Amino acid sequence: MPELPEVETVRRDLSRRLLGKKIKNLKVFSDKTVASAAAVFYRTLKGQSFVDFDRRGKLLIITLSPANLFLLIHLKMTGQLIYRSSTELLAGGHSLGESDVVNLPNKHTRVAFYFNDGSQLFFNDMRKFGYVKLANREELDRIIAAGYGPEPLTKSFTIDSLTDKLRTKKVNIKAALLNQKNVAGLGNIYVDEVLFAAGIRPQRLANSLRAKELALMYQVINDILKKAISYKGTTFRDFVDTKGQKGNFSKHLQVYGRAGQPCAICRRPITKIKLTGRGTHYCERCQR
DNA sequence: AAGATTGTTGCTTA
DNA sequence: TTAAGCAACAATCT
Repeated sequence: MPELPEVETVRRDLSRRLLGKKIKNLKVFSDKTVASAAAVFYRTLKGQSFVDFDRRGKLLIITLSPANLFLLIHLKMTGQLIYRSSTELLAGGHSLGESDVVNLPNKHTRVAFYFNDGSQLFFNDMRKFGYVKLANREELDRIIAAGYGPEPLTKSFTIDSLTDKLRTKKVNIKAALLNQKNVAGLGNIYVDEVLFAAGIRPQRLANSLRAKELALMYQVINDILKKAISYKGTTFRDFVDTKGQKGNFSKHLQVYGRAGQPCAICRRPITKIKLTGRGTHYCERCQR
């Protein structure tokens, strides 16, 4: 599941490989994936260049020039952005590591971009939850204001901002951290990891956390996200970077996907329950 | 073969 | 008016 570290990994990859490239052509395979009519999408994007790559929570924001528009990309659960340079294409894909993304476009390709220098970018999404849509500055600002709280690893995210958001909330802390308006970018995997590292039970009500717990939780949110980015994210099922490579943080997960396996601290088996409709992993002994 | 998988939206309920 | 809860979506795997 692409969460903040995975989307940041993709953002950095794209920025390194696609900066300044001009769209020569594109193809929409799934109308549902692009919010506007495919014809409008095509007309608007053709001839535009990618001049900046930004991210807000799990939302990827590409600045288009000269249109002064933005391409918003959300990977949701199974979205992937796979890049092919012209030299890789000439090599027939044999130099590429992961196998099932060698032949592109494939049946999961929803949008393909073809650039002036011969390179290509594919938006693949098995489950069609993700989207690629156009927005102007006003629409982008509205989307961010309505849905995204403080951004971890930036100045907007502080102990005070986190405390402010959580102190009145009568939902469990897991649901509160999943809510993008309280803190942007955490999903099911990192919320479980954060709560384990902070020693807090996912069932605890958000408004019951003490100042000390909030401070520790704030610290581990930053630490875990930073570390996960340095490992190019977590691949649990589908996530790959723009070269089709899996993320390496998976081996560092302490609780997510480890039900029944021994806790790294006390060796008791990790518990798995359903909370707010989501699979939730924690240690009965180490998390209070 | 039913149930689990999850990010987000939008509807319903309190 | 606001917050909380939850179904719905999509396609695949176990």
